[in-house]
Amino acid sequence: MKKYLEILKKCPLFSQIEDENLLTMLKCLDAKVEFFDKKYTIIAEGNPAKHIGIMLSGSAQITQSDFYGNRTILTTVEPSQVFAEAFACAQVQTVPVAVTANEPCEVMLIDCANILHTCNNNCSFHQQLIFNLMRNLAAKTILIQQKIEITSKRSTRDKLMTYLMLQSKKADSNSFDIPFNRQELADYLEVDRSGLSTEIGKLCKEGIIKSNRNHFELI
Amino acid sequence: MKKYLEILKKCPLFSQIEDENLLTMLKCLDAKVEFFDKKYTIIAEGNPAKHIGIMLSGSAQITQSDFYGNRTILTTVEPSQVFAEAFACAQVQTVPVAVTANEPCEVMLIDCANILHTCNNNCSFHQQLIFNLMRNLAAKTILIQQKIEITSKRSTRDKLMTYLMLQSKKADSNSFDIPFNRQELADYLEVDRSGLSTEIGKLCKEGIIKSNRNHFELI
DNA sequence: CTACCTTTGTTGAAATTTCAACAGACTTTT
DNA sequence: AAAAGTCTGTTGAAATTTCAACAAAGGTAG
Repeated sequence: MKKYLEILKKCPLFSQIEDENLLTMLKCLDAKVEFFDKKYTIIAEGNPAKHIGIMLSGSAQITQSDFYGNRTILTTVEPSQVFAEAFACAQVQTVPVAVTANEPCEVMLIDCANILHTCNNNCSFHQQLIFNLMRNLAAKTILIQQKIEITSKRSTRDKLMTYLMLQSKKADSNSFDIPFNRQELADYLEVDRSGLSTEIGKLCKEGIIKSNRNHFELI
Repeated sequence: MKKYLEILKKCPLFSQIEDENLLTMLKCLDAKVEFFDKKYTIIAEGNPAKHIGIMLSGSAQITQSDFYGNRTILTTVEPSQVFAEAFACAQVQTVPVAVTANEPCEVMLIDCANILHTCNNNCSFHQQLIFNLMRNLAAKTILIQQKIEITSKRSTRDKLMTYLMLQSKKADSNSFDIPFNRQELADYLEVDRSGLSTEIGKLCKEGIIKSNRNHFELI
């Protein structure tokens, strides 16, 4: 576990917990590390939720697919980020999303019950852990609402611009990369890929943005 | 406070907490009750989030509006339900939503800091309260994802049918009322009102649903 | 370096959604 | 009970989005 310490220290779940306590706690929580190759399923749709995931390396996407194969990308998961915590906390019996590796990944899995029920050892930092989990859940809720802010726009152009402005703000720069290719961006924005490409072309011609593949610049 | 006991007992925030403890706790939490008339703003967009709300009577809507006046309804709030907890827990400085009374309301407001920081009295049920809050947050996250499941459908018809099927499931009956009028339903589904009316008309003619104002029946 | 595969941009036609405007039904107020 | 206001369904035109198909560009594997 020691080699993951730097990543884990950045994980919001473990903020305010000292290094040595962290390692003890991981043992106490029975944390496991698993590997997934690109495109492999980390959590499958339809299964019960038991584990909270923490991305150690690589990245993944959380997607929702319907009957017709339309899918929407809910979020991407980057190293140090927590995922599936809402389903695990709420003890959902049928997870409505799939988590898929975007590239080769290392993932830490922790049984949620071990977090919620304070352990026999009654470790003091367990309280802090629960507290952190709550903050993280709250933040996640807000992040999802941000997606609604974007996709509730009625036109492809408005959705795209809203998304790009939020990304620019996040990167704190007019020039930034996005974690999606075209099809993925279309799935995130809930629009047609070709229409999205067309709209990007128009915005470039109008001199509002510059774009090259997944690099964008607001002007 | 005593007159609200029946409503509060149904509130997920207070599950597993006995009546007498509940009343003590509300005092300890410095819970306040406020009244709002129809259309009044309970929480205004852009303000910092401090309080968690609990609906005691009446109902409210949580909405997000953009620059052009397009709005989307995130959820409705019914008696015993908690609202604004995500923003309060995450200590958001600028709430991106507005909470508006749908009819005359009584609302309980509790400073979130009083919940998160266990009190001086160190009451045992405070731990349970925090635990409940977390479960509630998790459930809320899932509820918001359900809205995404609905609105990510590409056509008005699919959005409407997905919504109606979820409502039917929730009501555990083919015949049910929805908490929206036409304009509100359109705002929730993120579609045009007239187009929605047209689509409802078609579905009725095709014998797939029956509809009268806010009452629906799936066939 | 070539062949193959994936991603991106483009296009036109078809389908859908939005918009604006209005009439009738329903509610609320006076 | 009338008047005023709100909500709902309809309509046609305009705008937009989706769909399917293809070519060009970029990447990968042998």
